[in-house]
Amino acid sequence: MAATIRDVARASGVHVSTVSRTFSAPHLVNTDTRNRVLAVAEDLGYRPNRAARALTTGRTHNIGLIVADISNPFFPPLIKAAQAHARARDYHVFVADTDEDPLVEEELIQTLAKQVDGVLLCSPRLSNRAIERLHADVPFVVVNRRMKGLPTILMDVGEGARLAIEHLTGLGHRRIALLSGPSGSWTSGEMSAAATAMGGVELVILGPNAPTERGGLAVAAEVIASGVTGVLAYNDLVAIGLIEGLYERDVRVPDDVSVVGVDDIVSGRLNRPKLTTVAMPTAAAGRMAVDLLLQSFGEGATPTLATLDTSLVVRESTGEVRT
Amino acid sequence: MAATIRDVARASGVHVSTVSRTFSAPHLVNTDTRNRVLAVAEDLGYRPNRAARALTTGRTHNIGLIVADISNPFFPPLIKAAQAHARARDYHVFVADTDEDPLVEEELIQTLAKQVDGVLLCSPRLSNRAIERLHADVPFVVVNRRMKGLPTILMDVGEGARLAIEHLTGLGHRRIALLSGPSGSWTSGEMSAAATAMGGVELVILGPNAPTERGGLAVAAEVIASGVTGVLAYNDLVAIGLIEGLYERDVRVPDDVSVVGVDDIVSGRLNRPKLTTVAMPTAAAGRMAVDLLLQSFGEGATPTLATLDTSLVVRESTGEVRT
DNA sequence: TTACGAGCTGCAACCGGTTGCAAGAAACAT
DNA sequence: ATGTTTCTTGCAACCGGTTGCAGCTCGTAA
Repeated sequence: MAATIRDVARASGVHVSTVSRTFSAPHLVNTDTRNRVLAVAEDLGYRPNRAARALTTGRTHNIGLIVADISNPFFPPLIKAAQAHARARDYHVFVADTDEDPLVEEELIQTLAKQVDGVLLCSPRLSNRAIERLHADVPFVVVNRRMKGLPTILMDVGEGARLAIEHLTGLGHRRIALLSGPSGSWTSGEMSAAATAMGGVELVILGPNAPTERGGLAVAAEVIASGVTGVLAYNDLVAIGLIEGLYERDVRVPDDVSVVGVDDIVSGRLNRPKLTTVAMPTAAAGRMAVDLLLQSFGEGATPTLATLDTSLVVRESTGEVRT
Repeated sequence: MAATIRDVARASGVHVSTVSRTFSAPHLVNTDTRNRVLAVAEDLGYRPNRAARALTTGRTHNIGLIVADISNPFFPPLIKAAQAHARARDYHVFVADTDEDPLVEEELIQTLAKQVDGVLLCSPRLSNRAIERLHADVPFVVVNRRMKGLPTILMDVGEGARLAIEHLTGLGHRRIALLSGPSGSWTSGEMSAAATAMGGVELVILGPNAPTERGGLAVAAEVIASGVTGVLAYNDLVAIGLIEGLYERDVRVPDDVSVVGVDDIVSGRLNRPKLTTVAMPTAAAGRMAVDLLLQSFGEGATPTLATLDTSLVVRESTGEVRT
């Protein structure tokens, strides 16, 4: 059995409370005593039980991070950044995957609620009202979804969509398809809104599509049928799948159709043609999400909205429209 | 504040122990009483506090899953499978990423130790002795590393390497490079061992390489200099990076050099040329890891070794050697 | 000398559950 | 009528820590 605080107390001849304070409020205990306790603790291999501590303090020093799909390369950089940032602040991050299922998402949140101090909700698929309801159980920071009253981190994908479409029109494309994402996705709505608000272009919205290569593959025929010369995909995976689907039908990118993705995932930089895409500041978002959450534990309840800039990275999957 | 067991007890006029049993041993409480308690609990929005329960039972019903790098597409299918499998058994999975750093790995294990019932160690970078030492703190199941005395799941990557090399020699390749992985990796050692044991082929081992696209990209020049016509890469990411690096130097795949990867990740199926690769049963490994861990909680301590078969998937990145 | 404050430590209640034990009630057998 | 069993419930200790309060010791100012 692992050593407990009482074992240490017994072995070092002090009361348990002194041992407790040695770890949680060192300045309250005499230097000699503290050193003796520490030595004994070291000797016994004692490590404080965080779960037990959480019971009385109400602070677990854990934070939950919920994503729709770990397989989506968009998330790992965010996760890694959040994890590293949190560890530096003596917090640990538990990651969970909802499989794009709102029910699983809700269940996960409820289970996590008691075991973490707060939850980072990344690209949630739950409805706003569901999120508000669950918010009674545990503090949230929401990433990629506009929620008033909650600390929120947005990446300006609307601006990204505008940049992408301007890039396409600049190349002479007049008829452009927008491949939308899952129906619960804020990002998708934002892209559509920004795109439809733009003039000087015929917009065809195709979707919703699964946010995966498979989704892109599946919509390829429809894209061809729609007669567009430019495409803005919901994300890079969809773009990659689409390019593959087009290729299978002998439609070349960028010769016949130009494709822009969103996220700037690594494999988009290595696929051929290299993907023109809207880069998202995912690592920054992960760090900021942790900061906002920790900050929200403090006194002044400050629901904040942080908007991070996106940018267009032009590579090889877009070109001038064929005349 | 969230409702506790005592709130429910008070509101339904029974003792806390009855409420407790209503949830943890329903058959011990009278049907009428149980229904009343359940109704009140529902009404108050009561949900048992798993951390508190863990304190007395010693069972958290959580399991930890440690991977070297979530960005590596090899892991997500394993993670998702483990997560789904565990949830069906009323366990939750906490995922953590070590960033390929043994020190972080050790620290994570120690933090996790008290908060989970067991840990799934996937492709660990720690030494065997370190793992054995930590095993005193928490039960393990090890994936992709041979550890005696611990439940272990291996994927037969040695066999996979043999298949790959036979495939290459079958195409006429006589001089083949093996791109090894990180130095702590069991998989890498296994591949080398299997490859060097084979006759009829000149083997050049290059590495260690980072198990990423970047690693493949970086070793491209060396591959060219080595004068091989066939390459077996540590994994698909390395293979993809290598192909890109070769391409940048005007060496074509499979025309000039044939490349085989390992893992069969999704983007290998969509890159061009589509990757010939050794498919790993990752989802099965995830499920089996969970099973073994839960099983190890039971009585009969049965360290088990499960070996899963791998298979070669031939696609477009390999071809006959040019005469 | 006395009073006071600071520094340190112990006491005991508490966090939210679980569980062995015992006791009362009802059902059943003798 | 009495002895047994089976159900059901309450009691209270316990899991591993934390923390407000009180008491002790000592230094120092009055």
